[in-house]
Amino acid sequence: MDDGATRERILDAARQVLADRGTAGARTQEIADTAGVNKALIHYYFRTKEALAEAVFQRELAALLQPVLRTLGSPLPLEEKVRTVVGLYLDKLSAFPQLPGYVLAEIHFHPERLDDFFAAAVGSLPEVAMAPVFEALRRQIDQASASGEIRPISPPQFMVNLISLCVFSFAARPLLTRVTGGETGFDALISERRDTLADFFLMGLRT
Amino acid sequence: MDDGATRERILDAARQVLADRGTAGARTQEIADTAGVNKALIHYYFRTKEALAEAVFQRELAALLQPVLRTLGSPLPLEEKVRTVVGLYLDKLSAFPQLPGYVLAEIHFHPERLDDFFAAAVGSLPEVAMAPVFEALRRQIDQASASGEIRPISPPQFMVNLISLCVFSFAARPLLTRVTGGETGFDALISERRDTLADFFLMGLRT
DNA sequence: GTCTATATTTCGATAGAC
DNA sequence: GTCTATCGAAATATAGAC
Repeated sequence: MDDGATRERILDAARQVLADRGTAGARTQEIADTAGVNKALIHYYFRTKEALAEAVFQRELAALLQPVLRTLGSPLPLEEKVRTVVGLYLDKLSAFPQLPGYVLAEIHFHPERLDDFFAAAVGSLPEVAMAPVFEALRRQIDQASASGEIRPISPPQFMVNLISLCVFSFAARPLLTRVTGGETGFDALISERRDTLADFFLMGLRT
Repeated sequence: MDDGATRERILDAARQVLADRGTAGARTQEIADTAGVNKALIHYYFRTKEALAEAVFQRELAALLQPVLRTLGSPLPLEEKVRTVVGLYLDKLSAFPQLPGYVLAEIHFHPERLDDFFAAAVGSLPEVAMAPVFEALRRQIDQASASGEIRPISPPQFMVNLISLCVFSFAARPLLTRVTGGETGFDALISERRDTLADFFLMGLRT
């Protein structure tokens, strides 16, 4: 058929199937069917299922981390960073709610892929890659806490708290769906979070 | 060998292997080796790998939820509930840090198991099971917000925020381990959270 | 209850035609 | 580049002796 387009179709199909079943649970046959191509073609483009799964994982993890790291490392005021990150996450994840469950599962079951990820997508050790973001936050936090606006908090704790509050509810979606009485209940929960999360977080920093 | 003890040995071994590899990735051979028994015995006690995986999952999810639900539904003051839950989680998860990654993955890839879980372990619909906990929180939150201590917040948001802050960092442990420069860095992160999380959360509720 | 040996199925991967 | 057909390797599950 094409010129890179088939490869993309396979990647998209793989993303869908892998997000629902994980690397170990996914069947190349199902990926092929979803992509509308033959099984053999998958091995033509990606040598093994594992290689395909790794390619998809790198892509999705990058899509999940990059906007947030960019925002937190930017020159925006601290409060705006928080509001931006909350908005970014809730929008992105509402559009693809399986993403956290899938990415966390892959991180958990295939942690070695993280090493390739940082080497390839970032080009350095993870600690080094994070350094500028931590630096930017450190400066703003020091300043805001010196003036008594907030309590001191380490940049990693700041990030972990913020990301936890945004991402966890999606990772636990199947559970929350049931506890809140169905998909509608879950959507309502998320929509409420959209309005309250940033304030909750920012208040949590206060002195 | 025994009278229930072998069954327990298999369950323990399965827990270990399943937590590391998930249902789809786990091999009955590895579970048998870990338990020190033969593969066939696993099928003698649990008919299929799936049935074994489900038994383990029910167990671990219950262990994860019950203490927290009991605490939040108890007559303790709100602030003490929060401090107790933070302590419970960080202790339990420090002792078995793979637990959140495993449980969330199983919830994600096998959501139908949740229906059996609520039917069996709780004996009712999830919404019904949660009702008394939500009720207890609702009363305390109403009271505290009427007296101006805190802002109003719905019990589900309260719970999701609290659990997110406790659990997420463990689910993302392989990533955080790398970002914080190794296991030592991760342990330090968690130990810092032990001292700061409850205050952060309680401050977040403030008006 | 526990084992050894084996049947059976599923699935990733390859060969080879077009 | 894409397909059909097939191989070969796991891996689950069972039969049957002890």
